[in-house]
Amino acid sequence: MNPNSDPKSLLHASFHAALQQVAPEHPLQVELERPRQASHGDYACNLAMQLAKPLKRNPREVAQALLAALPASEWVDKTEIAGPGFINIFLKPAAWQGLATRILQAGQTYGRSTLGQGEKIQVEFVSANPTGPLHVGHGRGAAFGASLANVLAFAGYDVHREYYVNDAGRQMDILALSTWLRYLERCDEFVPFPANAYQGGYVHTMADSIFALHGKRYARPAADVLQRIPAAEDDAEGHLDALIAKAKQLLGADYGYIHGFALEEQLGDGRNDLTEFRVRFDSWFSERSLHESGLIDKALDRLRQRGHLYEQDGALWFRSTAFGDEKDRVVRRDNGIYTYFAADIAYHLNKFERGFSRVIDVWGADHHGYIARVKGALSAAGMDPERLQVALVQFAVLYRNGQKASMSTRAGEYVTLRDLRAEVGNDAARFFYVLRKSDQHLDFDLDLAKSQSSDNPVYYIQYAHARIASVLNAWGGIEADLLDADTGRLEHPQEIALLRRLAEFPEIITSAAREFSPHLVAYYLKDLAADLHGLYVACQFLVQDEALRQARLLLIAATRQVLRSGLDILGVSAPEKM
RNA sequence: GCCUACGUAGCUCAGUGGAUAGAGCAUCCCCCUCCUAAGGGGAGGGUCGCAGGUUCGAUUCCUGCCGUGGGCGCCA
Repeated sequence: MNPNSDPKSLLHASFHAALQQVAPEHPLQVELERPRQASHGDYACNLAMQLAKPLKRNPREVAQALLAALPASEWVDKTEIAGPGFINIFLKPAAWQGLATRILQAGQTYGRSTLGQGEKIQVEFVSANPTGPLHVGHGRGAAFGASLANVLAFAGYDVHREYYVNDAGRQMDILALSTWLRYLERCDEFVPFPANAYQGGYVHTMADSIFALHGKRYARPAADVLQRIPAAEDDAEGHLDALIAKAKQLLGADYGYIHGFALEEQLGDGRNDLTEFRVRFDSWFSERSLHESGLIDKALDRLRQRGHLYEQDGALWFRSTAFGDEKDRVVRRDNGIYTYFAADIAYHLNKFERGFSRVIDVWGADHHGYIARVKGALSAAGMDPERLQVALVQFAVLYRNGQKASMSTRAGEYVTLRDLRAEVGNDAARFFYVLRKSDQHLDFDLDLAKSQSSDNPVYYIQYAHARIASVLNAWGGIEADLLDADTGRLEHPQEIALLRRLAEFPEIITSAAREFSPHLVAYYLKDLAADLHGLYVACQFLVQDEALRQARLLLIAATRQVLRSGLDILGVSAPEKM
C-alpha cells in the first residue's frame, strides 16, 4: 500500500515539517485526533497549544504560523483555527474515497499491523482445574483470552495459546475420590458421601462409565474404607484427606486408573466445550509433567543457588519479600510435597526457556495477590519480571430472577458454560463476554440473555453483514470487477462517514493489542454496523447508473471485509443470511 | 487492617489531559410501493461519588475521604 494514500500519515508528515520550520528547537510528537464533533473537521491538531508555553506566544498565533508553514495538499479542503488554538483540518472526499479499493484489494490483510513485528508471545488462559464442567466464569476468561490472542495475532505478533492443566493437586485427588465413592455406591458399597466432595451429576456419570467398563474390579468393602477415618463433623477437610489416603492405600496402582480416568474425562469434556466455543489452544501443559521431569527441582535449585530459599519449621521457603511480596511463601511443605506455587515457578521459567520473549497470563481477579510472588520468582531467577504481563479478568456474576446465582463447583449448583452456550448461542456468548473491559465486573443476567436474545447487539452487527451479502447476491456480478469502480462517485455524507469509519479499523486494532482490550473491537463493530445501516436506509445500492452502482457496491464489499475481520477476531460468525 | 480494581443518564456500560461527555436498553413521537424494519430518524434524561492538588485546560493525572466487588492459606 502506498503510504501517501493514507490521509492521516500524510497530515502527520505535513505537521512534522511545519513544526520543524516554526519551532525546530521543540521536537514535539505530532498528535492528530479525530474530533468528536463533525463540525470540528476530520482531524484536529493541538500542537499550537503545546508550543504556546515554551515559545511564550499566544497559542492561536502559533497555530497561524504552523498553518502558514504547512505544505499544501490536494486532499485538504480547508483548515481553521478554533477554540483555544486547535487546528482543524477538513479533508476533501477524495482523501477517503480510495480507501474502499485498497480494502478490497488487501482483503483479510486490511487492518493487520506490524506492531508485533513477529515477536513470539504466549497467551495462557482458562487453565481451569479439570475437576468438572467449565462454568460461566471460565467462559469469560476463555472468550477474553481467545479474543486477545486473536487481536495480538492480527497486530503482527506470533501468538502461542496455552492451557495450563492443574493435574497434580489435591483438587484432582478429591475428584478421583468423589468418582470412586460414587462407583462404590454403584457396587452397593455405601460410604457416606462427604459434603465437601464433588457433588455434580457428572461424577455419577463417570462412576457409571467405570462400572460399565470394569464391573466391580475397583470395588472395596465400605467397612475397610471407613476404618480409622476421622468424623467429618470434627474436621471436614481432614476427613476428606483421610479418605483420599485410604483410597490410595486400598487401590494401590489402581488409584492411578481412577485418577487418570477422571482427569481424561473432564479434560476431554472441557476441550470439546472450548472447541465448540471457538476457543482453541496450541498446547495443553501438564502441571504433573513439571513434577515428573524434575523441572521443579531444577527451578528451585536455581533460586537456591542465588540464595533466595531458606528452611524453616520443616518447610522450604522462598524469600519473596525481598522482591516486594508482602510475606515469604512456602515452596515445599513440611510433608515434602511441593506447593502449587513451586510448580508455577518452574512453569514460568519453562515458558521463557521455550523462547517466548513475552508471556501474558490471563487470570481471574481472585489471583491478583499472586502476581507479586510470581514476578518475584522471575526476578530471583535473574529474569526481567516485566516480560510477564498479567491480564486480570473480573468475575462474571450470574443473575437469575434478579438473584445472584451460586457458582460453587463442589456444590454442583453452578451454570455451566455449555448451558449458557445452549441458551444464548455461541455468537451472543462470545460477544457479550468481551463487551466489557476485562477489569470491569460483568453482570450476566441469564433471564435477560435468554429472553432478549433477539435484541442482542451481536445480531445488529451480523445483520449488517447479512444485508451486504444479500445485496451483493442480488447484484450477482463479479466482485473483482469492483476494483475498477470510480470511487470519485462516493460523495454522499453517509458514504463518506462509512469510509472514515473504515479508516479507523487499523487504529482500533493497534489500540486493542497495545491495551489488551478486545472490547474496543466489539464497540468499533457496533459503530461500523450503525454506519452501514444508516447508509442502507439513505442510499439505494442497486441503482441504474452503473458507475455509481459499482462504486457503492465496492464500498459495501469493503465494509463486509472489515466486519468479517472484526467478527473473526471476536470468534463470532458472519452469516450470509439471517 | 493491608493490597487491588471499580464509582459516568432510570438500567447496563463505553470514552477522553482539550472545544457542547456518548451508546444500547427503557419511555415518548415519526419512517416500509424501494437491495432483509433483526433497520432508520427525532425527543426527554448528567454536579462524570465527594474534597483538595498539578495544569493554559481535569470527568481523565496525583492525594485524601466515602461507597462497592475481589484478594490476603504449608489450598489450587
